[in-house]
Amino acid sequence: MIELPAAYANQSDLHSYWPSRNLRSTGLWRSPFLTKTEQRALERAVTWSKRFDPHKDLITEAERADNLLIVASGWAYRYTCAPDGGRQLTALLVPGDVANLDMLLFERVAYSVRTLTDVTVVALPRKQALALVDEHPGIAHTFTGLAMIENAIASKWMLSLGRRSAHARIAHLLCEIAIRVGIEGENDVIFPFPLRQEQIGDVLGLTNVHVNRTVRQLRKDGLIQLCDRVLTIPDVAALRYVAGFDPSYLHMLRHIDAAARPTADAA
Amino acid sequence: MIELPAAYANQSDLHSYWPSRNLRSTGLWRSPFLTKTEQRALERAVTWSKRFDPHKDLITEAERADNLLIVASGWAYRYTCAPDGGRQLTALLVPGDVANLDMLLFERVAYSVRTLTDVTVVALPRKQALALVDEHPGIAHTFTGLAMIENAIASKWMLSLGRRSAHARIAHLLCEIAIRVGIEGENDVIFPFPLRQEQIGDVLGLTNVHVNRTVRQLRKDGLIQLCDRVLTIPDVAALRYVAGFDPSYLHMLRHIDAAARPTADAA
DNA sequence: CGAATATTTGAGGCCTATCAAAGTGAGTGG
DNA sequence: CCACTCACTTTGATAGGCCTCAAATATTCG
Repeated sequence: MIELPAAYANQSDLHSYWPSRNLRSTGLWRSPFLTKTEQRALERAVTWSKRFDPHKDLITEAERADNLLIVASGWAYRYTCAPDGGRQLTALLVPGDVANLDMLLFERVAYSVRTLTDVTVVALPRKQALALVDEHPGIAHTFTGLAMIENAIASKWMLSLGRRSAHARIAHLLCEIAIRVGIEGENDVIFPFPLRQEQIGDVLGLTNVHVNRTVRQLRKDGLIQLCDRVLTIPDVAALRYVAGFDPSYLHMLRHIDAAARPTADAA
Repeated sequence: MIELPAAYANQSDLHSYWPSRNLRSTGLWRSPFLTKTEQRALERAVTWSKRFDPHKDLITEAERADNLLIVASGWAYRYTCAPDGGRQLTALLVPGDVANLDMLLFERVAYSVRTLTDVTVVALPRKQALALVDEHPGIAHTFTGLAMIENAIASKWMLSLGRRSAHARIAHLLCEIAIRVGIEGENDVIFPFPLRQEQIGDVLGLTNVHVNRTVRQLRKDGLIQLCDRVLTIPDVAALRYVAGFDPSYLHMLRHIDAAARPTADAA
């Protein structure tokens, strides 16, 4: 068993927690649009929260969706299946991500959402979420911004799926996750990584067998270590190089125009 | 040269027009959220419109983006490139689509946008677009809805890229486009299709050579005809079958909850 | 500790890429 | 009206990356 850094030391479940919300670069908690008032309004609108076991569906395709679900802790993923049985993950959800943003406007969603680890979910009924959006511009901007970040991530996934080798796909995914999960630093970066090889394959359009061979190769090349659901990146720059990874697309919310930021704390 | 139906008869440029805006299932013109007042407000906010030649960049990556660009006529696409030169289209833009929605919140975009045909673009400065969003809930919902439809389409593309055969990928793309472009009917559907085989490959993660072989096979099987930039689908159901295509994801805006629709026409 | 679930390894084959070149069509200029 | 060019499509030959099937090993969990 690999030794985790001190930040994780006092946490009972390796896969459900992250060192600090403040480090995360994406997700609800990092929204630059929210005033304090709006944050409180969001928190007050939560009607329930619930804990789910790993590998349970939070949402299943074509089901009615009446609650906005926010992942408060743990990991989950969205996925869709082809008629022939092939499965494709379309998004990875880490704490602060919204599982079904489009339920704000659509009554049914075209995907399923499944937990990867123990997950705590927080729920807002559609009606209240829409009321918040109409009343608080910062909340509206936040949700819109989340949708756009999701789009930016999806674009990168498409580039991986369409034009990158298996090596580069895996490397790129790991680089993305490291940032989304709030990791900083350049050397011997280490963090919990609950995705199984088969699930990595379902993100990247590869078979589990081929993921295994490729991960193994990356490991042999000293680019990563991945065992016991813990990932180590000895040299972030080297991994980014083989991935062709440029992190700027994950930091766009930090570069918004001043015009879009909240200026005053409206009552 | 294939004979086009009467709807196209009086149109000088085959590739720049579509039979009727009203038939389109996605895009700005079909938003169920806009009141008449809001439509007019949108139109008034347009500061300029411009015509572009085919194969010109509207937007180039990492460039500052200060105007929201709406495709009023013609086709365009978003794309990104991998460091090794591989190119991936990440969205297809048909009339009514917004080229750079995320410019509302991000100063720079992580993609380029290029025209496919002659394109007329209509522009709204960010500041005014944001003002409209804050003032008119219907406009805010419209933009958010567009982002979500884009997400739904991207999810399907990911499924194609990751898990479908070349045949199914091409078939699925054609089925999607037929709907987005407002085509209805089940037999001998025919419409202009400006994508070149190399561009089809760049959508679907295939080489132009392989696209050619596969298109040719689909043609031999009687599933499509594609020549002179005109696509004919003799039997929509048959093509959908090989594609594993379910159109519901493109119609979600039609099924929104009543709560999200505009109820009154605010001054 | 046994059953179920993941990872690892091997052999063989197909799908798609790569490289190369010929064919086709539209547009240009003489 | 015909060379000529440029861009796209088509065709062929070859190769490689990834898949499939299958089984052994390792790990997790009750």
